[in-house]
Amino acid sequence: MPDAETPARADALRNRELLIKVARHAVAELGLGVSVNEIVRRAGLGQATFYRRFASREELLSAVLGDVLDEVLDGLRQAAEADPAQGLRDALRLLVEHQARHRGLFELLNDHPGAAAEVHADSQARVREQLRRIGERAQEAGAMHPDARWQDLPFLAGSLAATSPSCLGIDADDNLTDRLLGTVLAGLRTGTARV
Amino acid sequence: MPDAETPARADALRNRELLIKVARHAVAELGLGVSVNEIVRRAGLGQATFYRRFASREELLSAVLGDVLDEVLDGLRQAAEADPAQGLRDALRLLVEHQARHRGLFELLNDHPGAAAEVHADSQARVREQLRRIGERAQEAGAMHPDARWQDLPFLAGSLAATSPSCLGIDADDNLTDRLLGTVLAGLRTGTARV
DNA sequence: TTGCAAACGGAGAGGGGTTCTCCGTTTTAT
DNA sequence: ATAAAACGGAGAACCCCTCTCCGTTTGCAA
Repeated sequence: MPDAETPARADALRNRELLIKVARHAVAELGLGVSVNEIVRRAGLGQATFYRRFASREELLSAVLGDVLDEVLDGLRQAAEADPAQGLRDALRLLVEHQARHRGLFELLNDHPGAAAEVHADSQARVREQLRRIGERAQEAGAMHPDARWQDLPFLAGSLAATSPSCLGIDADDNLTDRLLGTVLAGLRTGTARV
Repeated sequence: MPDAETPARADALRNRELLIKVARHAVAELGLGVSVNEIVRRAGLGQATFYRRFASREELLSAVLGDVLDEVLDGLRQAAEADPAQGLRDALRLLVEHQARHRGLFELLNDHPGAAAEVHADSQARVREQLRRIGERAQEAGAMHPDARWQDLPFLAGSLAATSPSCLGIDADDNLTDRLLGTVLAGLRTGTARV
């Protein structure tokens, strides 16, 4: 446990940064369930070092997820300023790609078991807020049918992201996500078909 | 291990059926990772009884998944005979609903870690075969744009199913899956938007 | 009714994993 | 040089898993 008064030692600071960097990749790859063991193994450090820098596993996860959420939020804010049709495209694509590349983010945004929903609830609320703006602008511009709901956008993005990691099966198809995204965008513009 | 010659005892048969029935529900709820422990606990039996009826955990899982796949296959065959537009609808809805209600099936069809892809590979191939037929018929009838691919249908279904279990978050929304399905069907008819 | 094979449940072996701590050693910075 | 702080590895204490052993109970046929 670091003494709040004395200035931290150089190696301590270095290792803290290293752990955050490594954890970012590990959470992206393995999800929120990643173990401290795995993180310190990748960092080439001991477990005790981890617990000297962070109070718990959750504290580090929270830090990592905060960073990623901020990144997403920045992108969405830009999409909300852009041309409405393009902004909708960009927003969906951003959400899909980030979630497809970052399993931890996917698990957090889709309430997977093991993800504490209240972690960064504020940032998650801001994500929804931006999506509402993006959806409403797209509807006004005719890029999204009035019947479609902005509330469904995160679900659609999560849906598409869910398939990305599992493309291994039938064919190694790089454009799968692009095609599915195109299909969904077309559906959003046209409006839902009666089922 | 049962003696192949002597007729099985009534209680042994009863317990075998019970284990299969309970496992079906457990796999639907908890996925392929469900433990023998959990199954026998739900069945009110001992673990030894389980291993006297089945050679391994995998043997029971395989039996359960075979049944579910057969069910799906039956439904798809019907959809492949119906009106092409309706058949596409029915097929997607069937796949989504079955996967949404049966986590084990979802994990198998979407190559989740822990799912042996080769389990019932024959049935899985037949599923794809029916989907090809359904997709091609829909395209001929104009219910699916020529640019859309039948190969993407299982991914779309898996995508939508993936969100269903996690509707807890924003609002308890019973029609979410219906709406997303409608959006996807509209997109399939219209053809993919450039991304 | 009785006898015995078969089925039974629970305990536990043996494996894996996890989070987090203790302690003897090394590094840093004065 | 010295002392405080950081270090790594071992391990405590817990959880869960698959699968087996063994003493007891049950079903069935003579």
